[in-house]
Amino acid sequence: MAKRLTQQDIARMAGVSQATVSLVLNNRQDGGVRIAPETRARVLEVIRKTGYVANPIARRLHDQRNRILGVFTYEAVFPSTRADFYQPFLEGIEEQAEDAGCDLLLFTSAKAAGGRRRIFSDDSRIRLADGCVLLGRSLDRSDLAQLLTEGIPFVSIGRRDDAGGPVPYVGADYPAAVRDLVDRAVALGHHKFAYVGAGKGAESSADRLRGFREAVAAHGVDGIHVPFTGLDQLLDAGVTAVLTEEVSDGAALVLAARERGLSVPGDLSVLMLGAATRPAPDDVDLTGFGIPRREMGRRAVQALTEVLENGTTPQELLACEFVAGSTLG
Amino acid sequence: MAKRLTQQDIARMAGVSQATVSLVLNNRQDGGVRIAPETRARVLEVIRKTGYVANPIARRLHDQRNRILGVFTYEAVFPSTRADFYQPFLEGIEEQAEDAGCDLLLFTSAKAAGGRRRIFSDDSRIRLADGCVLLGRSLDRSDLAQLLTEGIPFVSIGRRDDAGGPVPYVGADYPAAVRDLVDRAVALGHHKFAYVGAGKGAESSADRLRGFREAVAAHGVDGIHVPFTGLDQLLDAGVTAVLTEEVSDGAALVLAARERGLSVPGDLSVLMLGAATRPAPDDVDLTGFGIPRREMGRRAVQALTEVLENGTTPQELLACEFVAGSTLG
DNA sequence: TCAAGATGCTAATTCGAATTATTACAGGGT
DNA sequence: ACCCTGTAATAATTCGAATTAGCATCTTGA
Repeated sequence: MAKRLTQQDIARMAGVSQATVSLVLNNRQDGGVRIAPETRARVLEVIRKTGYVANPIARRLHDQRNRILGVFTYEAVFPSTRADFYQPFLEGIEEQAEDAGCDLLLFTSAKAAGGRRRIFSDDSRIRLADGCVLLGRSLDRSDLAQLLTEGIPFVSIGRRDDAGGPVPYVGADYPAAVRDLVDRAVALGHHKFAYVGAGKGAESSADRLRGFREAVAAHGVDGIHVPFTGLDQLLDAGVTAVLTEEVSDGAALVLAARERGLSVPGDLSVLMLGAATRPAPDDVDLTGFGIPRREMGRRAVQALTEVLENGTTPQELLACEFVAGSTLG
Repeated sequence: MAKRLTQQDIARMAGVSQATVSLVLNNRQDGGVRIAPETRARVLEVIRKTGYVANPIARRLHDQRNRILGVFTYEAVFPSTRADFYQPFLEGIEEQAEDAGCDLLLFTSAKAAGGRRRIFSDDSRIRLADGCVLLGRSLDRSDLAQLLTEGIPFVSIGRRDDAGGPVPYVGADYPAAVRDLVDRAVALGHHKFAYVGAGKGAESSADRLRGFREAVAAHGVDGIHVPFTGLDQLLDAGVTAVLTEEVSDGAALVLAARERGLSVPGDLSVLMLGAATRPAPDDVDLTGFGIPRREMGRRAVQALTEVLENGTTPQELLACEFVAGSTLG
């Protein structure tokens, strides 16, 4: 196991001091630093011949920053299920990290006794990175609070309620996206709406329901909220347009309606609100909106960079894009 | 901008010296080192409250062991293409890293001028990790050689030829898998074979072709090698069983034959050899073998652990599993 | 009571590179 | 001879944690 060369070794070979090697290596000319051309050449020649490369570890120790960004997820980031919901976020994160010249540290070691990963466990390694991006439908409130109080630089993907202070995030503007869908449906004559989904728990859920309530109120139309799909219930209530949090719920609803001999969107319009935590059949061409997941990943890393540089608390919502589909009429 | 805590800070808070903090942190008991239980408890309490974690950079500078494993890929690890070939390897890597209590460092920062990532660039960060898993169809020979000469612990996923020395790897036993397929075909009466694919370049390619040559020689049957698919050419030569490196090539061949009115496997048997760098139609139920990708990922991390602990050079081939399919008869 | 042995902790050094402060030496002017 | 000014290089320090040698203090046993 050949030991790695150090600047001291290079210095010896070139007959100069370690400091000189460092100065040559970094091509320093400023602030009263001068190296004679022939000395510089001699050092460079030794470096070339030996193939010496500065040890990045020692370098980072001095520079106080290691250009490592952490990525924390409560689940495995390389999921076994195909077409995973979180994948595009990670693509965006990786892309932007590459642009920023940073490496990504996946906190695979963070698992608590229960099996689920925790940010703060006995041996939390969260501080290994300069900062951290958090990914997950819902984040542990106490974890968030601890991150804030400990002043650990981080950015959440997805809007988060305050947790003992404002949480830096890059989210999707669900209220606006849902309002847009309702607007479109109202313009087509719908006036009896239903929202299918939890509508609470995770912020992403609550935001959608809030957008729904605001929209129906603004238009003065009727809007009910049911946590679970029930086609009969919806039809009995005279609903003509259904918005489902979950894509798979929307697809199931369409299939159920058609099985019943109903036409979609003729008799019933179905709109999906972008959430896809479960795989959905891809033969149903749902109208609704898509979440700019890749872009959110990119922006999160950019926001983290800002946090690191300026100590700010960025909060940003990105617009969702309308998906035309064929289930609105 | 909250400064990162140091052992010195912890020491101050606990009213002890930096050395004591280090000793407590590493739970040292040996060699005349003793810390009073109450002192230990006091230090641990401060550590717990502050969430202090040793700076990996500084730690790494001194000894070797960060519990950070690097993953180097020449492409992005979160690919946008669906049904990606590399995903299962990464699942296995993550799984095993989690078991081993290690974090994964993705070398996203490594990009050379050309755009393709390089292990050794101006400022190589490969040594940030304790060791590294390399993933890719073919690896740069000079990169491998440099890894060896610099004594950087690593394991390649996929067998690699010597590069100035034996390369540690966890690969798939392609020769055996191909021989097995030929054996089965010979048992069914085939005696005129064709191998479709490069058969050279990457080791994985060469290994398959080698297995093919050995098998046909052993059985005394006829075997030709053509780099690209040409149904006419194969039929003219009287071939009854075709082995294709690429899954998609095999699928294309089956479709082409059927279009021609031929029966598969009645008139022609088609066997695929596990390589899937391009998406393949999934409506063709090919016979052949599958690569134990997830397992290879797991084993690679285990092998890397062995390298780190014993300085060995593990070389291991895992068996591929037969995929029955319906294109052999 | 005093040496021998435990016990509990700390000062000082190390790792490799970057940086600051400082020294050494030339030549020019007075 | 003396001071001054450039020029060229080095000594010394820094980063944060690990480690070793060693210094106090406290027990024992004879």
